[in-house]
Amino acid sequence: MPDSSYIAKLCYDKGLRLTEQRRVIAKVLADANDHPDVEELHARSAAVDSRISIATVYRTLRLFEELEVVTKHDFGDQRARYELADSEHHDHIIDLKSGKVIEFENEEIERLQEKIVNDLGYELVDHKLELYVLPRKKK
Amino acid sequence: MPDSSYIAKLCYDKGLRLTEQRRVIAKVLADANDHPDVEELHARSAAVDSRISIATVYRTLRLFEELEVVTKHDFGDQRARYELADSEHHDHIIDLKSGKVIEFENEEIERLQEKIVNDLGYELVDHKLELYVLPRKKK
DNA sequence: GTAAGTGCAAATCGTTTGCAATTTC
DNA sequence: GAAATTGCAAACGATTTGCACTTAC
Repeated sequence: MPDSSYIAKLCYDKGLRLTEQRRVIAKVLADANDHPDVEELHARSAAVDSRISIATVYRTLRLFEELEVVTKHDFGDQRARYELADSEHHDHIIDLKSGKVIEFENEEIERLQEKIVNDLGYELVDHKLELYVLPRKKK
Repeated sequence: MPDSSYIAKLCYDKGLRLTEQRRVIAKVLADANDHPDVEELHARSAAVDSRISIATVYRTLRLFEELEVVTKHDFGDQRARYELADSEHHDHIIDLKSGKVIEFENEEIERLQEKIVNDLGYELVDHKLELYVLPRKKK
């Protein structure tokens, strides 16, 4: 999982400038353990440095996405949500009641996915699995 | 799988008026075997009756979605795509090269999904599984 | 005839962009 | 000092909505 200093190195390697804004946004992302949307990321960043505009947050997120240091999600509400890219792909359970998002991995499902597309002559390059759930009522 | 006459009956049952526009849009949906976006649905509908506005297409799709006769998808491009609701849930393989969408079902994956959320005390109310693929190169 | 449904154009929401001003290197 | 990056506000694309007009019942 990339951290702020990893991002700094990446910027350097790519000839990108390590601005105050990028540093702050990287740290905000590294500190988050939820899946904030852009407005929330802007709020958290602006709390550290009020000069950061939302346009820069959008631009920086797009940049980080291209560098593959963040992953963009769409959980059915309109706006995009972000998290630091994980080396292992993981999927999400969305609790429709509380809005809480739980991460999980399941090797067997991954294996089945590979098999399905391979049998059709394809190569799996990405996948998205989201389970929308509600708390189970006891009887 | 609902067809036009089923939709007519549903409108009747719910006290909704069966307008020319709804009739046309229902037929366009029933005739489609792809996953058209709103603009495309509007184009197909307007070809039948040019009086149909895009606002009505949006309103009708929202209505049909509430009635559970259509399913709305988001395949990673921006706009929403629609298809008639199927009684069996199915998932999608998206060929990133051609944009083609292939439907599939896999009982074993469904079973694993149920198990995952049950073990966490949840009930699965919906899920989304999308496999993004590219044609496999031979070696 | 009346309430539901429509078309139109304006509004909204999330996101992107042109440009002049500001930084980082 | 030059090129990259920023902030601002305007532009954008998909979708929604207010309102006067139309239509199904």
